[in-house]
Amino acid sequence: MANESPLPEEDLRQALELLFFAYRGFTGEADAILADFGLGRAHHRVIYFVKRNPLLSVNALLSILKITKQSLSRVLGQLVREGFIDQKTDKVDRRRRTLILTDKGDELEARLTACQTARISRAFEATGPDGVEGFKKVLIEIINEEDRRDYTGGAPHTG
Amino acid sequence: MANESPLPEEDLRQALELLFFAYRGFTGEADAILADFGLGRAHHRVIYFVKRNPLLSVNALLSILKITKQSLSRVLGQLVREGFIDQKTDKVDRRRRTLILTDKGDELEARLTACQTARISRAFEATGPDGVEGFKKVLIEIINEEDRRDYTGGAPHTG
DNA sequence: CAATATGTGTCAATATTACTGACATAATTT
DNA sequence: AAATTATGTCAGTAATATTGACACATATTG
Repeated sequence: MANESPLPEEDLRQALELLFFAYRGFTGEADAILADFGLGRAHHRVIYFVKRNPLLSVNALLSILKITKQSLSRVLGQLVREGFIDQKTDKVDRRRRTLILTDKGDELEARLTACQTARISRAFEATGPDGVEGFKKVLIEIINEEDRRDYTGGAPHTG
Repeated sequence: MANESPLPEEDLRQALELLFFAYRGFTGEADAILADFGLGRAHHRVIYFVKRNPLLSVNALLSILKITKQSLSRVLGQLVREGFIDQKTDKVDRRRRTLILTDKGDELEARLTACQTARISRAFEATGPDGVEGFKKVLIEIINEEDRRDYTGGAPHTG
């Protein structure tokens, strides 16, 4: 009767904690940069997904972020006013506003992403390719099915 | 000159997105349960770490959560008033209040953790033990050094 | 013992991110 | 023409967090 060590529940609890601390850690540095611009994490998410999905519509962005349009409005409005994002009327459907980063927005995005990917990169190097595969596989399984489409695992959004 | 595929940056961006969607997914279900009790994610964090570190002091909890004591006060106060957490004066240092879950608190914690660990457990099973090792290793590397002490990777807090 | 430091709690004011509900406008589709 | 879609905006509210100030009890140090 060999006792499993550690117990499954202990293992799973450790995984919960890993996610909590890792998420907090990897958002912290970017938050500090954003604060210098008077922006918060919500702005980062918008900038990030607009970078990833150029010419994204407002609705498509809402469906990725899963927030209300009133919440997005404040954040997106500020980013447009302050010149991080350009909003243009879509050519084929003139109700739509397509979103794209300005040069200024692109620069900020690059800086924010650089600091986060540096952290991930160090972790990947310390772990090795097999571990990285496991990391990705587990996270993909954790993600809600509906969200897997939004995860840009190879295929960017079409609009 | 074989081209790496996918490019490192693309790989790293995918990892950022995985963390974002996974974190959002795995907090969502617990948030829904908490809402039934008029509680939020902040209450969950307190309940969770008190469960993990029985007889934790308020200061120790603050240093794990890295929030201000004014923020904790509202959350912890509510949990004590509503009977989820017991606060007792420490025997050796009577300035300290030690925190411990009541039966009611323990029951809620079990329910919240069960729904989160179920998700993780499914992901672990779908991935297999080697992948799980990689998952853990990468996350540990992502975590700030200061936070690694708070991650209960085997050793619970002592006070 | 007196002074200082520590642990906790609380008051007040503010910020960020989010929510619901209601309504307006423009453009597209039926 | 009517209905639907995409977007925007106004008003009110909530949860989570912040900073700063202060009070009090207890412990430690000189």
